[in-house]
Amino acid sequence: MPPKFKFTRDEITSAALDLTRRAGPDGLTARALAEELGCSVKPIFGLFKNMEEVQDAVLSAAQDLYQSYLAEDMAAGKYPTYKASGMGYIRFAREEKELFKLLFMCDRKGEPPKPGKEMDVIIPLIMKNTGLTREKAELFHLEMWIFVHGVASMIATSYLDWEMETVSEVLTDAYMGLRTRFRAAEE
Amino acid sequence: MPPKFKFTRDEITSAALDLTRRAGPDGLTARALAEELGCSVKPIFGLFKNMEEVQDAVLSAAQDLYQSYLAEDMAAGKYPTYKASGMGYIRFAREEKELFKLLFMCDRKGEPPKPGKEMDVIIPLIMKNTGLTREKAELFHLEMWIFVHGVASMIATSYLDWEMETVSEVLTDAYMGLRTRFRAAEE
DNA sequence: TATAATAAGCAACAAAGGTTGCGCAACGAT
DNA sequence: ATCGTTGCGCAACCTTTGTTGCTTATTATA
Repeated sequence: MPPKFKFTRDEITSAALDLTRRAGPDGLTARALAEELGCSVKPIFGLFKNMEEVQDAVLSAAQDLYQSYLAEDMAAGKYPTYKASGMGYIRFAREEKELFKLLFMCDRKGEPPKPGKEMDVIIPLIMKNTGLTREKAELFHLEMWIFVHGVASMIATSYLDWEMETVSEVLTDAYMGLRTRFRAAEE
Repeated sequence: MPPKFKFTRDEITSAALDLTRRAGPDGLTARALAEELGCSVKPIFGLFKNMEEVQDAVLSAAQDLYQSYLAEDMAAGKYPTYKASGMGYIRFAREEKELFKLLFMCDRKGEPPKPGKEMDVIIPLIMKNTGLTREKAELFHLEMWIFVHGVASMIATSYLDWEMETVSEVLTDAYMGLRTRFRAAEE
């Protein structure tokens, strides 16, 4: 009996994501989103309790998109698995600056940004690649991740403007350098 | 003949800086600043053209404060000069999270965050420390700076919560690792 | 001490953004 | 084809924030 909804939750979320992409989180206002959709603000508040819920949906969609970046680089086989996770992270930062900032450059308490794969997959991989003990491998990973995050965040804020080829070379420097350093520390 | 000003430009700037420290850039509103000073908004607009000018003053004051962090760590002699610049950057990020974000985690075009010392002081220093050519030393510095910025930004956003002692150890890992890597590349 | 010049306080105005009430229109069941 | 339900557009309301006009208070000087 009631009229159909003009939009689905997903359509609205998608438009909100696009808006965030282009104008950042501050650009995501009820009125701007309505204009993006070509409607009034009512359909939005019909499907979402409030704008905060829309922002949450955007966050979630951005995370999904990030996972797709990771998955793509992991599947491409262009780089070793471990490196691919870093390259995916950085490629996401490069191509989706606003979303990267939203996901990985906001205040969080105690959860360092990580690639999709959980620690219990990553750490054994590093142990295998480098021959380090678990404890050493964890520190190695953290230090590598600091470097990767450094590159990504500097690209996302336009401090750097690098091709992925350059990124790859620099990541190799960091990886090889740290690996040698950690091996030397084992005596 | 006219009444005295109730505040100086510096007093207002200082209050604005404190406000930004505590509440971030969004916390710096005309009314909040007035309350901080214990007056109406008028004195602010008497000494500043508008809030944008206040924000500029805060930015400038934050930069001065950052320079003092750098200078202190450089002068302390606890670390070698080059390392001290990185430690100062990170210490600033640790103790002044909001100001660090304001200065070094905003969109800028093409100017990577740097310590106070100019390139023409830093690069020769690295060449001396490492024996690298100028070109290599510049890349070395950039990669080190990426790492330093990674640590600093992760601390500023509370992804990490490290003592400076830990920071020091991790910086050494990165430095020694990269130095070895760059030397090896020279054959 | 009176005065000119103007800083400060108060309150108002405008703009932006979130949210909602009102009335109309759409749509499936009858 | 009609009806009941309810989504939608419009416009309004409220809050926050930047900014400014009006009036009063202040202060160096005549």
